[in-house]
Formats: sequence, structure tokens, C-alpha cells
Amino acid sequence: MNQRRSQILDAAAVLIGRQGYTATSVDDVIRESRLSGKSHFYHYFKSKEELGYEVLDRQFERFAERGLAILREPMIDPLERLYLFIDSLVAAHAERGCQGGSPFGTLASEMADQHEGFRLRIAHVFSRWSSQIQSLLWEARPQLNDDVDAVRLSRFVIAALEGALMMSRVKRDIALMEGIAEDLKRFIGTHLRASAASQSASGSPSLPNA
Amino acid sequence: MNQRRSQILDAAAVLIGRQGYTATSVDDVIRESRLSGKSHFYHYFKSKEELGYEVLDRQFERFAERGLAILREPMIDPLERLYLFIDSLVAAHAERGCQGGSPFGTLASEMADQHEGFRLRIAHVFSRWSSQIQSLLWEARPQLNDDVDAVRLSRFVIAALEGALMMSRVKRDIALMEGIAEDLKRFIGTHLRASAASQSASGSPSLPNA
DNA sequence: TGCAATTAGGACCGATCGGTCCTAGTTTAT
DNA sequence: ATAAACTAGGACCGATCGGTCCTAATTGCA
Repeated sequence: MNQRRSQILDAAAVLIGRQGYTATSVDDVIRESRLSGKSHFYHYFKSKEELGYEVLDRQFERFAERGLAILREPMIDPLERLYLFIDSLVAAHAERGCQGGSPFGTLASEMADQHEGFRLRIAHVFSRWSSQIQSLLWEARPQLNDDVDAVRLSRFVIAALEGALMMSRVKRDIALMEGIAEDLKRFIGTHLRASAASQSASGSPSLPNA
Repeated sequence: MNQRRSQILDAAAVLIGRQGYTATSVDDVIRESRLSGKSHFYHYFKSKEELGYEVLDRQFERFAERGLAILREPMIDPLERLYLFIDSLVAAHAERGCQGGSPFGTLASEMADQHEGFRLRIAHVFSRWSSQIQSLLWEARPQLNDDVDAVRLSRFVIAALEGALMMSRVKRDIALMEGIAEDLKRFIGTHLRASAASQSASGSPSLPNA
């Protein structure tokens, strides 16, 4: 029933991630998901736009389940989780051979000034992503300086990661993203309370003092 | 002679910046630059691709002359110049009403995995941009820690700025970019030698411990 | 058994794409 | 004055775009 839909959405996600929304034609999607023809596709989706929306929703759901899940691991120190999350994005990008950056950033650049529907949906995606990091920072507040602005810091993290993805994609060099990821972790580390001094970026953070 | 060419390139730059390369048709460019027809356009450019290349070159030249020029101001403290540069990008984006982000980042997201010619040219743009910041950091080295990696830091700055542009474009909220810019300046400030404490970002960086 | 959903596949639509070709009038340098 | 460059404008090309319509075979479920 929705198996075919999933098939189509998966194929479309790959294509849109690789080529962008505009450059991905409905025929491309049909070919990739082995449908029998246009009518077969339009049996499941009423327009290319609707397909795009659903692909975006699906991409974020998957990202929230798989990628963002690290941020919620209850057994790991919050900041350590954030570092692991950053590393996981680097690893994922390395696995893809530095191709096809963030599905959100790519779509954002393409559609933000072009299509209000997409713009709002992507804004929502970033907002939810940001919220996840804010929760984590809230959890980590005993270790953090009192003046840490969780909203701002979470946005900074996302921006740096998105920029890193874009640049290492252009240069096709994962080392670029690795360097930025390390710097980003170091920056997060500078928000630690002065009392907790034994910080190392990829090493384990120290416990809060009394 | 090349006045018409400039006219075309300017129009194309605006359109490509707003809609992207693929979504900008040759007819759009013709309309916007008030040419008489297709042949008139193809009198000056042999293909849309060549137009795209020249637009990109021109955009970077302008950026190097106007935007990046701040980085070379000999009468201002190097790091102060870097902060001013960051602020100038924020201001420019605010003036544009948070629309049409970085011409390079936008084109990068669109073309990186799609068109090798563009990918290489954009990589070159980022490389030159990065070099400018590296020179500045080299100038500032008496104030900086010995272990500062200029290449890495310069890339970090660009990535954060590009990410900030993209996100504040999606959210249409300049405050987002302002926050990231401030954090970025603070991060740069953390690279200061412990001995040089009296630095003014726009919020002053961290205190050196005794 | 029978009805509904799914699959199959092709013809077709108007619009737009990048690009070519052709004719002819108008500037501009030499 | 004369050739070369520029401006003007339209017809046209094959390809592709998103999308519709239609017929018919096949499947799954009640």
C-alpha cells in the first residue's frame, strides 16, 4: 500500500539530494523507482511539489530518528553527545565521498528565495534541529557558563556544520570538514565554566563541581 | 564594446543570485538586460555555461575589490579588520532583506555535484577567499597563539559565514546572522595570546587566567 | 465471486528550455 | 566611403518539462 510510496520517496530523496529539486524531473523519479509510467506516479502523488514536501518531511524524520538520536542518548554526558553528533555528520559525509551535502542546506539554498512553501518547511526543520540542541545544552547547563545563550549557540553549531558540508563538498575534501568540526567542538568547549578546566575537544568532558 | 557585455553580466548576476543558475533561463537574461533577441545574446556569449562562468568570475572580482578589501586596510589592526569584514557581510545581507545569500554558497550547493566546471571554479573562489584571511591572520600572528592554524581558522570563518547566510535567508531573520557573527568573532578572540587581553570584538572575549 | 485498488503503458498537451539561422537596418571606426 | 561590428527581430529546431487522459491487465481483499 504505502510500500510503493516509500519506494518513490526514497528514490526521489536520493535524486533530489544529488541534483536538487528543480533538476530532478518526475521522469527521473519514475525511472529510478521503476514505475510503469506517468500515471503510475500520479496515482500516488498529486504533483511534483507534493512529492517534494513529503521527501523533505521524510528526510527530517529519518534525520531526527537516526542522526539526532545521538543527542538524546541518556547514558552519555550531554556535551559528549554533541561532540559525537558532530563526528557522526563528518563520518556520514566521508562515507558519501563528500557528495550530496545536507539535504536541508542544499534545498534551502535552492528554494529559499524561490518557493515560499519550501522556505517555511525548511525553516521549520532548522527550528526543530535547533531545539534538539537547545535541550541538550539545557541538560548540560551545570557544566556551562551562566551566560551561555542556548538558542544562539545551537544556531551557530548548525550554521558551522552546514557551511562545512557545503565547503568540503565543493573541495571534495573531508579534511576540510574535519578541521571545522574540531574547531567547532573547541568553540563549544569555550562555553564551559571556568571551574571545569580539564576540557579536551574529542576527549571526555569533566564532571561539574559542587 | 564591452558595455553591453557588462550589462548582460550584471543582469545575469542578479538573476542567478536570486533564482540559481538552472532556474535562470537565457530568455530571462535577455529580457532583464533588454536585448533584442536570442541572436543578440549569442553575439556576446557562446553559451549559457560561458555566461555562468563569467558571472562567477565577475562576482568574485567584485567581492575581492569591495568586500575583501576591508581585510587589507593597512591602517587598521588586523583582527579588527576581520571583525569589520564579518560585520559588513551582515550589513549587506540585512540590506538585501535576507534574500539572495552568498553568490558562491548558493551556486556551490546547486552545482557542486552536478557540474565539474562550476565545482572547480567555486573551489578556487573559496581558496582565494581563504588565502586573504590567512594573510590577515599571518599579519596578526603577534597577537595570536602560536598554535593557531591559519588555514583551518580561515576555513572555519568562511563556513560559519556561509552557513549563517543560508540560515538567516531561510528564516528571513537578520538577527540569526547577527548572533552567529558575534559568536564567530568571539571564537576568533579565543585564539588570542593569553598575554594580550584588551581585545574588543564587539563583546569582549574571555578573560585570561592568571 | 466480485469489486476496488494497483500496475502497465502509451498518446498527448502546452510551455519552456538552450541554441541556430536568416534577413536587414544602424553604428562606428578606418 | 566602406567594411566590420552591433542591433533588431522573428522563425525555427529537437528535447524536455509537469501534467492529463485513456484503455486494459492484474492483483488483493471482502
